[in-house]
Amino acid sequence: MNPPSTYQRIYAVVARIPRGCVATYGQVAQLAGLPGQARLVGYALSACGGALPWQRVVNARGRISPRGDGNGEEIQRQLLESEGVRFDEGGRIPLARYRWRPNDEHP
DNA sequence: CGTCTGACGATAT
DNA sequence: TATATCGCCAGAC
Repeated sequence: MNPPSTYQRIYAVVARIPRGCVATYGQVAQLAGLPGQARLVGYALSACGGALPWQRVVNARGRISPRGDGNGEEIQRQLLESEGVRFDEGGRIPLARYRWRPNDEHP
């Protein structure tokens, strides 16, 4: 097998974020084995084409990153709310509560 | 092959 | 809390 590309590792991690949870760019990067490369996660998602739950990835402040797309922020927020993720008055997600915990599976 | 751009994060001031 | 700076990779031209 070819060595997985950087982007493919990112996609693999994003794909396993469970519904109703969110992860930060830095967190995804770390889980993908790319610590410190939070930017690549954003770049990768911009190129993912939409075959992934990209809406579950937000920045370290629990805020949706503005992008050149225009209303992408609004779309992402609605997708998350429809999954049960609530935003506070500042339009931020309480990461302490919704942050994805990969090892938190309940056996 | 050089240059520019693009969904971030941490640190310093 | 806000602003500025650096580092990182891939794709388009």
